[in-house]
Amino acid sequence: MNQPAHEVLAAVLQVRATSLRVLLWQRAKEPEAGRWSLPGGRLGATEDVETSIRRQLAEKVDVRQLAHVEQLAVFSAPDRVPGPRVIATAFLGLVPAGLDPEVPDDTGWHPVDALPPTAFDHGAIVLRARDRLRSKLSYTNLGFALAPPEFTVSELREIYSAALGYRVSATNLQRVLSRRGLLAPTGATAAPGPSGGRPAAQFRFTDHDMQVTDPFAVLRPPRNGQPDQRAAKGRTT
Amino acid sequence: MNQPAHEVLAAVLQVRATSLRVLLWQRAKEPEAGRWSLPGGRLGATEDVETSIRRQLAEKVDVRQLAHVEQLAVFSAPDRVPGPRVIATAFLGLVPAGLDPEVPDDTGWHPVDALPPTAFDHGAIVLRARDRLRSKLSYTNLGFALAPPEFTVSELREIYSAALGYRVSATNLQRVLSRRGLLAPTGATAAPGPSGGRPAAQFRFTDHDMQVTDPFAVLRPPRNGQPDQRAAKGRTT
DNA sequence: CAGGTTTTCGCCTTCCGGTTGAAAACCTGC
DNA sequence: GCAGGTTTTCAACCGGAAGGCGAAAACCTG
Repeated sequence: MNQPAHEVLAAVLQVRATSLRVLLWQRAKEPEAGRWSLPGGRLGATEDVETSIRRQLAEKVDVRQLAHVEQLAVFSAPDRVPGPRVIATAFLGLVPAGLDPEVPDDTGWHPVDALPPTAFDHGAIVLRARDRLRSKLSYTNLGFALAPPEFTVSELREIYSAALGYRVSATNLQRVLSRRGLLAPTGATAAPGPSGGRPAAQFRFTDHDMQVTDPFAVLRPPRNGQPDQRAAKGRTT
Repeated sequence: MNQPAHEVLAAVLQVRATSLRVLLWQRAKEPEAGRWSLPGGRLGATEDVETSIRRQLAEKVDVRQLAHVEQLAVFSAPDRVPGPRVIATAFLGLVPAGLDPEVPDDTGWHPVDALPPTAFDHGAIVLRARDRLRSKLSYTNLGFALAPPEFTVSELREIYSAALGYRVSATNLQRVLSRRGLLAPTGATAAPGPSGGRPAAQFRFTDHDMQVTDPFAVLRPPRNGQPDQRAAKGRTT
């Protein structure tokens, strides 16, 4: 029985120049010559998919600048690429704003909302990655992976706005993140812009190990062990 | 180059007898004879992973009773099964409470919090499925896939309690779901229990197409199109 | 110093989820 | 039929979270 080949692909996202962008490289050869595709490649014989994608990304971008990598989905349509079948495990990668990794000549950052012609199903993968990021920004602390080590509230606001696709309030953003205990002032202040203005305080994310926290549960467990259901037999009070 | 084989597996969850359970079958032959494993099998040459898992599940359980199927994750450790390498795409499947599908003799429902000895990495997959379900119950309307077509608030409370692993308040559950516009009374009432009590009103989930709605965003877009940043002057970037 | 700009902060309002208690609607036993 | 028990439902309250607004703070340049 002939087994399908397996590849790993990553949609590496970063906020740069006020827009959310994805790392793509331009294909020089057929198939799909000239079109843009995601970094990745064949899965090695002794590595799992996560190890593989990190190894392959290292060829395009400094892995140490990847603040977050997570599985996105499997793309397995039998005809998703011409020729012999290839199944792809897609990843979402995040690079903090401000960093500008060295990339090969054929590689560049493209706005996810205005993609160039993409190869195969890579365009769909990018959109899935974008949607996943937008969802998770709301109910996790994934924002740390998009932000530089230190930032002002205004900078963070721009990052969130670019990633979410709508303007968010700086006031609100600061309050929400502070209340969750994610934001800590460093004490330093940023220099005001050329047109003046009050110097902004610098912040950093508290979570030093930079783990994604659990999403916020909406239906929480009751405070007192025993909720509702007053009719529990043998009321011992 | 020898390619790894690819299999699909599903953790099919259902609330039955007040506990969250998963569908497992007992292996008759080596390897791992006697241990319990997830339904699934090799990916066919002309099907994508979702088609494949639905086909393979049909052998164990009536697919029409599966209210929800979604990709969970790829498990790809090189040695996750003995012998030639096999990569697994795992799925989460949900069966509404109350249904009792026909299953083969070697197959049964086991509490996810007290699993029997499991084969390979299937135990870990079940736990991942459980965690995914618990997360999504909070911030999506995934609950519809666990509930029968009609139900009382008490019944729904039991389902949520079993799935989440802690008791939830019926009052609260009803209000939260109602406020999101997910609950609609059918007008009918259920017969009271043997010990009497007020007859409970029947409800159903409104979402007839049974789609998982977007998660509840926390950082919402501003109400009036133009938020904060009153000083947004000629920013040319 | 006046006027412009940007950040920060406090206050207010709204909304949501959690809690509680009481009322409603049924049962059984006397 | 009525008393007492059981279950569901609902209204009211509370605290906390998030959005909106404007004033104050802190800087710039002319």
